[in-house]
Parts: sequence; C-alpha cells; structure tokens
Amino acid sequence: MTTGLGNSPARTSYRHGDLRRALIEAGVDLAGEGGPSAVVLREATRRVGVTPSAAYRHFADRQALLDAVCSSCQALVAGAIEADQARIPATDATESARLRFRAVGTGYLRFALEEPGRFQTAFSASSDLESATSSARAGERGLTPFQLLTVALDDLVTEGLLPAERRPAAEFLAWSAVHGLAELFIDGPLRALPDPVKQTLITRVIDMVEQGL
Amino acid sequence: MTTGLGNSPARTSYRHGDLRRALIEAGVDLAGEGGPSAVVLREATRRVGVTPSAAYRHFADRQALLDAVCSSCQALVAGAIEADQARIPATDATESARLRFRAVGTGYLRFALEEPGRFQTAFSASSDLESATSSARAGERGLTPFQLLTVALDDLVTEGLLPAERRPAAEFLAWSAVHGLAELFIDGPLRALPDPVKQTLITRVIDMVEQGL
DNA sequence: GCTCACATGTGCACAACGTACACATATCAG
DNA sequence: CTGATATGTGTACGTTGTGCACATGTGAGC
Repeated sequence: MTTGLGNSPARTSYRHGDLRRALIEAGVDLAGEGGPSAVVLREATRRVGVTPSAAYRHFADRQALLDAVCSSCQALVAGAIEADQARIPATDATESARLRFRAVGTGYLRFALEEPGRFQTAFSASSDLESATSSARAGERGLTPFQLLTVALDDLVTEGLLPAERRPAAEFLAWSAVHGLAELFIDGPLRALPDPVKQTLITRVIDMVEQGL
Repeated sequence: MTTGLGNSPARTSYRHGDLRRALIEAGVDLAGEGGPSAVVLREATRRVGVTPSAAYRHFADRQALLDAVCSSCQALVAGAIEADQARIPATDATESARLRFRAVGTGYLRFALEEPGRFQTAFSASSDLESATSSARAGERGLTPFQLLTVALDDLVTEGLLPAERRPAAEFLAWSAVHGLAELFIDGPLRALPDPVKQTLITRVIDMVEQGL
C-alpha cells in the first residue's frame, strides 16, 4: 500500500482518473532522465502510485507505452521548432521564409542538445511516414516536426529560394543532415565538444543544406 | 551441462581458450539479428557454451562487452567503405579522389541497409573522438570509418575539388548528412521506402554534401 | 617431476524487469 | 437499486545483469 507521497497528489479514490495520461507523463520524465531505455514500465507505475499490472489496462505492453511517450516527445520537438520560428522578426517575406526554414534546424538541434534523453526517445520507436504526421506528435500549431519542415520547404519554393525541380524529397535531405548532427552530438563522437564549437557546427550544417539542396 | 552442440566446436577442455574473442563474435551475431539491445550477455555465453559468470572474467559488465562488439561492428563498416572504394576504376587522380569520397558515403549507407542491426550497434555505444580512431575499430587498411572519411576529404583538397578554407570540420558535415540518412532508413520514417527510392535518396544526399561543403 | 599460485570457469543467489491471471472494487446504465 | 463493466490489486513466472564462494586447469619455480 503506497502512502501517496509520490509526484501525484495522493490519489483519493480507488480509481486513478487519468492513469493513461499520468503514465505517459511519468514516461516522458523518465525519458528526460535517461533516454528511451529508462522508460521502464514498473518505474512509471511506481511514480504514479499504482501497481505494475494497472498499466496493462491502458497499454498493451511496454512498447505501447514507449510509443505514446515517443509521440509526446515529438510534440516537444515541434514546440522547440515553433519557438525558434516565433522569434523571427518580421522582415520581407523572402528573408522570413529563409529564416523560418533555418529555424526548423536550429530548433530541432537546440532541443537535441537541451533534452538529449527526450530527443532520443522521440525518434527511437517505430514510426513510418504515416505516423510522422499523426496529430499526437504535433506541437501547438498542430504540426509535427516533419510537417513543419515540409511547410518551410514549400515556402522556400514559393519565395523562389528553392527551384521547384529540387523540391521533391528535399525534406529527407535536410532532415538527414540535421538529424545526423544531432545523433553525433548526443551519443556519437561529437558528444564532448565544447558548446560554442557545437553552435558553429549547427550553423555550418544548415549552411550546407541551404547551399546543397 | 551443455552438450557442446552450439556454434563452437565442442570445447574439449575445461578452459575455453579464447573466450573473450568468442563472446565478441557471438555478440556481433546477436547484434546482426536484433541490434544493440539484442546483445544479451547471457545469450552470448549460452551460444559459446559457457556459464554467464564466465563472461565476467573478460568483461567488466554487459556494457564492456557491448563496447567491444561495437568496435567490431565499426570495423565492418570500415570494410564496407573500403570495398566500395576498391571498386573504383583507375581514371585520372582528380576524378578518382571524387569517387573515393563518394564511396565513403555509399559504402557507409550500403552497410546500414544490408546490416541494420550491426550498423546500429556500431554507433550505439559510448564513443568520443578518441575512440573514433581506435585501431580496434579499423578495417583492413587499418583505418576507422571516421579516418577513411578524413583521408578522402584531404584528398579532395589536394586535388583542388574542395577549397582549403572549407576543409575544417568538413568531416562532421558530411558525416551528419550520411549518418542521418542511415538513421532515417533504419528505424526512422523512411524505413518502409522501396529500395530504388532509397538508392535515389543516397545519391541525392551525397550530391547535396558534395555541392554544399 | 611436483607443488603451489593464479587464471579461468561453475553454481548459486538476488534484485529488477516485463507480463499473465485471478480477484476486488468503483462507477455507470437500466 | 442492481448488475455489468472498467479499472486497479496481488501473486506468480521466466528472463536479465551481476556478485560471491568454490572448483579446476595451467604454468613457474623448485
């Protein structure tokens, strides 16, 4: 019998009320502390103040919980991108489109550096192109990270910054470069680099994408 | 008591002889079957025909075994790159340098697609820039994947294909793009793409790097 | 060649994890 | 008010990583 001293405010009734949501939140916390492998079903139930078995009323298995946590983490990535985009001053439409595109990269990588565990979790689980547009993974504007990138690229074409014939599949090229840098930062060989050097690399990778697309 | 029917040829003596090597090989097999998380210490010892505890005479813990397996897998990546480079016909030095550079990317990505489990394992563990040049991770020519890339970029500069002022940190830019595409292929949203489309993306990402560096 | 120290493998134990199943209880429809 | 259903509990099992006492080959020095 737990004493209700956990994070949540001491369940009063036998029922929890919103256990599914609570488990996902606990999972996101765990992801932040230790990445996807730290999303441990028993620990999540422990933090919520519930028996391990209770989780199985809301998730088929640990992987299902992890998938849900992954979606939540992707929504956080979308939020980071939106935050960077929101900071762009209102200049002419062309320059603004260019900066919105770059903000997709900087927001993505800023989140990867600030929240490595959650970032890894966001892209750890089973996700195909279908689920990359699932609404559970969207930020405040209702767009997933992938969709934010797509929109930014479309705007580049509209503003004449990207030739239309180069547009197809451009999201995958841009995504590869930025995502790869994130991986090298987080548990790759660039982990130990001092922060200013990382910032320089971020700029240069985005330069490369902008020039190479 | 195992009957010695495993992979290895029925240990005759109490001593194994080369248990460390055998455990790493079993680990590489497991990595090929299910990625880094499939590198399970007990299963490795089982396949070798030995008690779980025996592994602790050669590795501090599971992570140490995984690190060794990771190094072996990186050597396999280096081998794949070398194989692609060896297939380049002898033309003029300039074109040859360009193709050797591209072969780093194609070999890297070919291995990622052919051996996703081992590829993931190769870059799953703790590795900084020091260990990226460790000889345990080298291929037949004695160079790690990272070193093969470095050499290829140096040759680009020598042949005048890359301005010297763009050379610094270029390995990280190129690596990011190619590594990112590999991640998107393996457990990212591009997993389900048909193979020809993947091949096209590989070409286009390397084009982007060549043009954007 | 014998002996003893040391390296290496065995056996057993424990805690943690994912998960299954029978049981208990709160909530809501009628 | 009553019963069906949703949701949480308790217990149990198999698997994993890992520590520790013990056993047994192997080689160094006499």
